[in-house]
Amino acid sequence: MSKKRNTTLKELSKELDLSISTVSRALNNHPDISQATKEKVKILAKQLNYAPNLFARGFRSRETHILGVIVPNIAHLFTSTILKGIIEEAELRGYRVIISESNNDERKQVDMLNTMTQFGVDGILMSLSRKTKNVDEVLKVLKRIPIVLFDKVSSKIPCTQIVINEEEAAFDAVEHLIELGKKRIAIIKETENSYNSEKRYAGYLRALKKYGLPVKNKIILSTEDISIGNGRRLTNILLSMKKRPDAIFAITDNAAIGAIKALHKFKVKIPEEIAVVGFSNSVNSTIVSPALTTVDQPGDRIGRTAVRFLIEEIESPSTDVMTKTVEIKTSLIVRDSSLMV
Amino acid sequence: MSKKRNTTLKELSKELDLSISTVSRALNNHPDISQATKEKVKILAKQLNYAPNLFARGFRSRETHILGVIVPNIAHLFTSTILKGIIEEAELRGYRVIISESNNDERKQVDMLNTMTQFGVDGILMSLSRKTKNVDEVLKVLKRIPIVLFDKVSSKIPCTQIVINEEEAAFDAVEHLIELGKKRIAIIKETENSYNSEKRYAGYLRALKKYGLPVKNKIILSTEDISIGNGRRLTNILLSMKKRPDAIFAITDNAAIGAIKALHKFKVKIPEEIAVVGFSNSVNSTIVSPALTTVDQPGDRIGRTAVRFLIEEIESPSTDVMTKTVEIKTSLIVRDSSLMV
DNA sequence: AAATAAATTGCAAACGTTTGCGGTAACGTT
DNA sequence: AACGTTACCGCAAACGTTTGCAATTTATTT
Repeated sequence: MSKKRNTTLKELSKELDLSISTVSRALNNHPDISQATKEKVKILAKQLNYAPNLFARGFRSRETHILGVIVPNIAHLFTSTILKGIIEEAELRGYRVIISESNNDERKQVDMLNTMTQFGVDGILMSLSRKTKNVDEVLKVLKRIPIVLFDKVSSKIPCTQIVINEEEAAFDAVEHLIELGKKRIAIIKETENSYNSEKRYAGYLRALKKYGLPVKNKIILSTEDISIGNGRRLTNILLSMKKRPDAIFAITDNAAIGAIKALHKFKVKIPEEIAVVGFSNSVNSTIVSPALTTVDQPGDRIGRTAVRFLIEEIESPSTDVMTKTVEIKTSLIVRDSSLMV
Repeated sequence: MSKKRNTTLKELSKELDLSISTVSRALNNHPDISQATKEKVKILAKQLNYAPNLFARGFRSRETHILGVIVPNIAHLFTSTILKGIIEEAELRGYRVIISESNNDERKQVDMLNTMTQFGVDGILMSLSRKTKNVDEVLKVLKRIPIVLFDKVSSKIPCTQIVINEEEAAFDAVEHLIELGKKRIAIIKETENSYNSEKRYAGYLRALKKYGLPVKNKIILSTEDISIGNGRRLTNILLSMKKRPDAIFAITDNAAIGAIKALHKFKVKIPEEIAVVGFSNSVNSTIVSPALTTVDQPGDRIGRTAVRFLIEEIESPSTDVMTKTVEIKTSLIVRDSSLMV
């Protein structure tokens, strides 16, 4: 499987009786080179199937045109949708992408960060692993190359951050329930103060406040791991109360689906007795019955804008690092779980 | 954002008053170097945070330790699970991974193939885009660097191919239905003769044959695009027949879910009147009700073995290229959609 | 025609690493 | 004392590209 060598500038130059530098400049459209030679060179290059050795180039120019991406877990539809956006946008702009996982392990996260810089990536796109406590290492890397955070971000890291308008989206979702006539709206959120959970909770509170509804701590439930099972479990608790809520806002589709399963089991009518709204617009939200009202997060848009900002920072001589938050608009998708006729 | 330079061999050598080559050899544990100097060098290297410039190294040695991966669509849970396996196994073995999408576009596929080789990847992992007609370009690349195919493969390309035991899995699924007492088993498959569809169909036929059941062409349905919608549509056709089937084997979870939705609408009892079995064990299969019996495909195992075989080919001087098919075992997961008590 | 300016092109260094080969010093052997 | 061995180390070339600067040719001006 001997790797055959590619055509090089030297070979082209020998063939054309030109210097290597002239050939190089001709291919790069340097103004110093006459139109005639440019043509000649390009034609032969095409004939011989010339392709620049990217390693030699990256080696010399100290630019690799590679972006590093670190996510907690790639095997997650929302994540892979973001990655799709990242890959497509990067390729569009002549960059390639190296992807790595942190598995929600903070140590692994800084490991990856370091190997990536060692590798010479031009910049890094990262979604923080859950419970990232110590950002010192990240800051150290940030001093050397640009980083853009997305989805799971942290205000402790001064760089541009791409998120969805969590707060507003949650507000919209709850407002939608209120407009339906619901007055006792429960929320299922995360115990851990993750950025996302906090913001969504804030949106929930703001909606209640705007419409003058009381905040009942009893129906504000939290769980460590926001899964289908726990959604189910917490909903059972809600159902056991003497005064049941008339709607559930789950911070996650999975939790919402768990809620629906629980309601189903106890033959509670959805949405008449209790309406349900989720967050994510995962595939499952259309599979479950009744179909789930949820917030659509445009994953590929997130990925694309993250790439745009990163490349911007890479290519422009660059201003100082500073926190800049970019919000991607979401939209509420109303389905049967909150559709009153 | 000026990229600060890393420490180089030269700097180490100057500091230690040794030659660059000695330092290099010391770090690489060359036998020519005394234990004492090795120690000295390594200590200073650690102190100064030395990390070899991978581009310079790759440039010189013509080995990049990068694997290229091409898949039709990353935003697909099964695919991203495979990728997870690929990334993890590759990192374990000191390789990095560049991922790219073909979007089921044959032209894009060869484009990616070419940029990847130009980029200098050591090998390529690929899942073929649907309807790959012309494999000439792939063969051309195969002459230069090793390729390993997975999931969507083709016998026209002489290389190692990692697949699941499609035929056997399908056989097991249908056998399971037969053991349930079902005698008139419909199948929903793809029109296009994809490798996967063909094999699963073959398994279906073999099971019928083994148990002496007749093959009824009427209840062998095909569709171009095997989606939820089409699963629904074809099931409607099955329901309109004077002699309905008593089970449906859908080649895909999505099609099976469509089938369940259709059956639900017409109040057909699952599995008593008609049982349903899918293929993939997607998340949805547990969300839909009744929960779907399906074939579990261990995505990360596929990814991991693909990487193992590829690296094997890269690092061993290599024998000739030839077709070698490796089958990963699946297992049938029985759920309510085929659970008769 | 000479001098100057403009348009092209070539030279050579540099990027950081690996490696074949030659060199030195110390040691053991006759 | 002369030689051969061994252990350790340095020189320098090479990988393919880009680029500042010098060199050459051509065109323009006086």
